[in-house]
Amino acid sequence: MHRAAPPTSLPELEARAAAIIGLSLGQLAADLGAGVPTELRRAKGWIGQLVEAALGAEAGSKPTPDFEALGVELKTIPVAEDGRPHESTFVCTAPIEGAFEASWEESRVRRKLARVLWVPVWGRRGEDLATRVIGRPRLWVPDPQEEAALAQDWRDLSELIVGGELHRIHGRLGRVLQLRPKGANAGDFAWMMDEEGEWVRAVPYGFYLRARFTRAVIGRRRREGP
DNA sequence: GATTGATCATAC
DNA sequence: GTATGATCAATC
Repeated sequence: MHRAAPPTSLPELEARAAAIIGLSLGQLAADLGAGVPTELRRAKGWIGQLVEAALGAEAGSKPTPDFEALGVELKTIPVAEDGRPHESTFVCTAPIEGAFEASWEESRVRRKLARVLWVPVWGRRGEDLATRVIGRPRLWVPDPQEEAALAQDWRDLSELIVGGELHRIHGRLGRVLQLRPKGANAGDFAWMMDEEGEWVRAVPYGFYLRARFTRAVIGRRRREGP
C-alpha cells in the first residue's frame, strides 16, 4: 500500500484529512493501490491502517503518536448516519505491576489522548467495506472537564490494578474510561499481582473510551454530517 | 440497540 | 510477547 509522506505541520495534516472527506473506502484503497478485505472480522484494523497511509502516519508498532512531529494521535471511529459511534475506542493497554504509572500526568492514557484527530467512517455493521464513507475529521484536545473525568476514571481504575484487586475489575466501571480485556483470545494472560502480593495469571486489560464519551467529543459544535 | 467480554491481523 | 490497528458476538 502506498503511504503518504508525514505531514510537516498541523494545517497540512488537517488539509489532507479534509481532502478525503466523502471518499469511499473503496476509492481511497484504490488511490493507495490497496486491496479491500472481504470481511472486517478478519481485518479489524484495516480501516485505521488505510487512513494512516492516506494521511502519512508513521507505520509500525512504536508507542509514539501517529504523527510524532505534531504530537497527534489518529483514531478512526465507525459511526452511524446520525454520527453516533458504533464502538468504544481502544486507548492503550493497562499497566501491570512492575510497570505501573504513578500519576495521571505521566500516564499513557493522558499522553495518547493529548491531541487526537478523529476520523469518522460512516457505515453499518456488516456493510461492505468498499462502500463505507470517510466523514469530517475533528481535531480534539480534551477540555478541562473532559480531562478531569478521564483523570478520575484513570485513577480509580489504576488503583484496582496497583492494589491487586483484579477480581473487582470489569467493564461496567468508569464513566468515560473503562477497563476491558485486550488480548489475542481468552487463553491470553499476563502476570499480575493480587491483593496478597502473589503473582497470578490474569487477562491483559486495556483502557477504552466509552462510545457515549466519544460521541460527545466528536459531536461538539457539530452542524453537519460526520 | 447498547454494552461487555472476547477476538483478529500485522509489525518488530 | 508487546506494540500497533480495532471490531466481533454473546448477552444485557
